[in-house]
Amino acid sequence: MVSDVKKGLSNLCYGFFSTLANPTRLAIIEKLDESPMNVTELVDALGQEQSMVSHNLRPLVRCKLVHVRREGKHRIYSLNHDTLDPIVSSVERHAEEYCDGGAKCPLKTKSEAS
Amino acid sequence: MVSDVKKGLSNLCYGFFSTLANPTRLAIIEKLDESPMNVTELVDALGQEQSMVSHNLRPLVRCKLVHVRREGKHRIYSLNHDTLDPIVSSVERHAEEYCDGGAKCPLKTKSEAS
DNA sequence: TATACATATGAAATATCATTCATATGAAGA
DNA sequence: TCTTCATATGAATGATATTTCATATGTATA
Repeated sequence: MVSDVKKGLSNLCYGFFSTLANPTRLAIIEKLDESPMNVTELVDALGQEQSMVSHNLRPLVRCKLVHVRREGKHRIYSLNHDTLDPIVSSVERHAEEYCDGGAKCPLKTKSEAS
Repeated sequence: MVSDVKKGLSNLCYGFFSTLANPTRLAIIEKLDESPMNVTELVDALGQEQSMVSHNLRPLVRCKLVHVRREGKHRIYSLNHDTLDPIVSSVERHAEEYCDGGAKCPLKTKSEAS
């Protein structure tokens, strides 16, 4: 018999990884890694539609990968470094060790399908 | 200007997380976490079609999240614990700390949409 | 080399997700 | 309260990914 913790693992991870498995959301994360920003700043920084940014922020917040606070008219989004930093490091280490630093990675985002 | 390492981050992560963002593949990972197995054993353990298991093993191997070795007629698949253990731990910790252990997680797999 | 078992692959059908466009909500100040 | 700026939301479209089914490849052994 599988423990409840174990049983739920797949589910937990599914939501988590699905949220991260998207180029727009990863771009948002990269920007927020530099500093907290409001939606308009993200729109400018990414050159994306406002509604697209908002739509993609939602799952990030829902999964608590990104935090929000209100400041007047603005909503300031900021990264959950606590969770994301170690995970990103793990992925980088994996790429170094197993994927030639990513050079050989066959899964590319549209933007870099060079 | 963003460094090349940084620049490639999104891409790296995209392939990585896409590979993990799938219920079937996560189920495979859970099984392989117990012990290495061949395809037939996975098929039995998961109650899935053989071709489905094979199709889903491919991206896992391509991303080096799972290793294969041949043994006679069989192919033995095994987990890359090196990479996956710390990442799974991070996700668990995140769930504990931010998502009430996953109880409140709104993203569910079909199989657990209770 | 014929057969059986193990696994992989291609293409079509389906399901799921992302993006866009139009519009709604909310907050602040004149 | 009217207007403007900031952000969110819904519904439709378009794009991708997953699953299935049929079949191919590979390996061992009689």
